Amino acid sequence: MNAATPSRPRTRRKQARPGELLDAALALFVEKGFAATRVEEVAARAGVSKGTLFLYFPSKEALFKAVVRENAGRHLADALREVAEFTGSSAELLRKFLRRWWTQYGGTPAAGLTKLMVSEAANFPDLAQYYQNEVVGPSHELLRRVVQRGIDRGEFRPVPVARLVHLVVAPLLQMVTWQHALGHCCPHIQENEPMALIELHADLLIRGLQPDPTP
Amino acid sequence: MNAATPSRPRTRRKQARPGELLDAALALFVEKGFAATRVEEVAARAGVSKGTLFLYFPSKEALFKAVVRENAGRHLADALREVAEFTGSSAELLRKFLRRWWTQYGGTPAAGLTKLMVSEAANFPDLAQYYQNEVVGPSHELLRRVVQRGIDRGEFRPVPVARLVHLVVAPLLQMVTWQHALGHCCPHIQENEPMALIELHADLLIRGLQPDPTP
Amino acid sequence: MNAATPSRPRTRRKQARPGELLDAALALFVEKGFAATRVEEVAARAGVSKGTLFLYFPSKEALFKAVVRENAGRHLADALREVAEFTGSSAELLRKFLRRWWTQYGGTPAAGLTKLMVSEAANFPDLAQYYQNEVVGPSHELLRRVVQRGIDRGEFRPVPVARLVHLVVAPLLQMVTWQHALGHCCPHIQENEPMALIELHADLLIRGLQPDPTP
Amino acid sequence: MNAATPSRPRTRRKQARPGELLDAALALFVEKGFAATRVEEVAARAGVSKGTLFLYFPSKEALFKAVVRENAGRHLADALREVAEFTGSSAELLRKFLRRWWTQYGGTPAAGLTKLMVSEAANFPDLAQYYQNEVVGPSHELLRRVVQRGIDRGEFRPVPVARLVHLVVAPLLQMVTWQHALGHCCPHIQENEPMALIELHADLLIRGLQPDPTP
DNA sequence: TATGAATGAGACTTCATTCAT
DNA sequence: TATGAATGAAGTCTCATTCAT
Repeated sequence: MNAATPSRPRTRRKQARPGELLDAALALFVEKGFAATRVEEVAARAGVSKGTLFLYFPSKEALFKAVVRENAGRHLADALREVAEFTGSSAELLRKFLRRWWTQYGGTPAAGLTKLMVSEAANFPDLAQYYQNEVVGPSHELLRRVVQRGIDRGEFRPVPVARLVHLVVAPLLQMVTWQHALGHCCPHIQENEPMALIELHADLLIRGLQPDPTP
Repeated sequence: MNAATPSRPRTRRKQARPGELLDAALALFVEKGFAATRVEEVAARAGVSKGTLFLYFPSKEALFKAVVRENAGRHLADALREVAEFTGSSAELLRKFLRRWWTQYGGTPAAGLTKLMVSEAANFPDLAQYYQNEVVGPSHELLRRVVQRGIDRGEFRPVPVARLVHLVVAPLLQMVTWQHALGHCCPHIQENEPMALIELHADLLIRGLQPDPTP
Repeated sequence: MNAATPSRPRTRRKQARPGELLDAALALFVEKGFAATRVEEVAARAGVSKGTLFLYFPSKEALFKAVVRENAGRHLADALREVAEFTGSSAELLRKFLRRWWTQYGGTPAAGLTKLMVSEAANFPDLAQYYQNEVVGPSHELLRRVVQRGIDRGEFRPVPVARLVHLVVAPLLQMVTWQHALGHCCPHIQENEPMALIELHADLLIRGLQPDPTP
Repeated sequence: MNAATPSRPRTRRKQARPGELLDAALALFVEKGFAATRVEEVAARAGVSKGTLFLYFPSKEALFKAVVRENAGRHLADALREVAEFTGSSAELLRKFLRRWWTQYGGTPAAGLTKLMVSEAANFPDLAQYYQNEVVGPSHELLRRVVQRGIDRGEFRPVPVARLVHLVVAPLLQMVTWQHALGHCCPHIQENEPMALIELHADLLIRGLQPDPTP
């Protein structure tokens, strides 16, 4: 059989290590915060020893930055394309955006990044800026386009778009933030199944954006 | 003589120590997190020495718990009473609730507690439970009553009340959370003046809760 | 009795600590080298704990630099003055210089610095430069003046002065260097009592510098 | 055919490994000291990997000892023979000894050993003893014979021979020690060309050893 | 033989906590 | 009470050494 040369395990590990370490680090940094997480824990969760971590990342801080840069904005490109290609009503576009936000980001481990930035932004100002530039800025821009499209097409009533965007994202971010923050000790907090909450949010938003009936 | 009236500064000073320490600790824990805050910084900000802090709080962890217990739910009693006494329309009640949330809590230093719980809940499960019992639970209960009142009176369309409450509070919590987290490095994040955002939120909510016109 | 206020011991220690640590560090760095000396050893020799050392010096490297700067060139000022004030023959001046070099420097703990610079100069180039500027340069300059004085006054035959100075200092430096390096294991190396060696060195030098008899 | 003559590079390569490692180790130990030199650096300088070094030397310490034993006293045998065979004047013998010391030892990489022993003797007492027995002892013995020959033949005045020997070697050792220690940062330290210094040293010594003119 | 990924003991450094003053 | 010098447990990081390939 072809049990041969499956790219020798030692080498395969070498390739896989950074990713495994980043995954472990993301989970622990999200759960306990940067300062309260010991590098040895990260290494152990990735199945290696303390020293091995330092073969791949020169310091704990470098590991943290890699975690952020690795996970920030990874899912944004797809969203941009999908929105650009959408042809239906703006209400449906908005609903679609909210749904896919959960399946593509909110429900994935990467969503921990949201809580992580809340917790650590003040201690890593350059990362906060990076996050702002790479994630927050583009996301808001995208949503502004969605809402503006609805207004332009007469599907939504006129509203201050930039401000509205905050109201659109708030429940999404709040959901993942609290899930990662209080999910462990107070599990009931989000037995409120996320998708149901998102559907309700979409309903409310769309109703709230209906143009006033012209008499 | 007037040697009495100015309430002897020295004595008052002593009485005030724990409070000053709690204020300093709140600010620093919110800004940098529990682990990254040094007790010496807290003491310095309160204008005392490191040793003095330990005269009032037996440990850093005890200080942290005191900060949380001191600030959690302090403004809730008033809100409960006001809502109970309110006699106008439910839309107005909801709007009033949102406005007073900002003036009584969101705009005060105590609002840092929201960010603090997000950051540290996982490391202090008993505090998270306390916060859940004393703050989250009662707040949601209060809001459920407000919404249910509207539904009962035919002012709001029927919605899943518990779920809706999450959508009501999300923008509020998100606002203070991000303000404390990213406010320093990305100030524009909340140049979106809070009250304007809250008014928009109230508008959207109330419109979104309008009963369907019965034909 | 006046057993009172003798500048409270705690305070006195505070003042004395840096000096005690520097002495301990000098001895250990000289004996084992910078890298092989553990800060805990230095602290222990100074009678304090590891942590205390870091109250006075921010890092091991800073401690090392302080050791060098504290001990470098401290005894040079006196020598400069004495030489300037000397009025006898140049042979006696040279002899006096060599003798006092031992009593003022070579026989003191500070002489360990000579071996320390030999061992660590390559690892601390800025310190080596400092040592060169503050110690080596001025010492050679001083000796050049001594020898030149002898030549100018016809007491010494003409020689390349700068080069000669190396021959004057070599036995002195070699003596302390080997004493600190091999003294422990091979004590016989310098049972050759230093002063006797210095006297012989002076004799040989002075004889070697006699002007040729003019026929 | 000539497939044989070029002494198969691969095999020779293998044979040469330990020697290349010893050369690399000597250079690095001299430059940075034992503790501050990383075995990986030694391996890299010798053109092999870290693991390979451990095929030839069981530990870093063993490598160090091999470096010392390999370089200590290698050039002594020749000197012994030359001195024994010499038939000219003792002044010329002394001068010849000093000159050949530089060409055979002081000017070669092996001279780094002198600085190495100064730096590390205290950490490796058995090596210090070995060095004492194999290098210092025999060298001094050899020089004592040279000087004693001069005294016996009436060419030198009587002096304490053992003590004088220290004065003979001091400038030589000092020269190589400082060259290896401070040569990098303060290059001017030995722009004083070594041979010129040695000639001056020989002159001074021989003059200093002239017998007093018998009146 | 040769490699270099992995290990873990050990070093430097920080900081919550203690305690003599 | 208040101080701040001192402590030492605990964390980050280094590097000699091992071992699967």
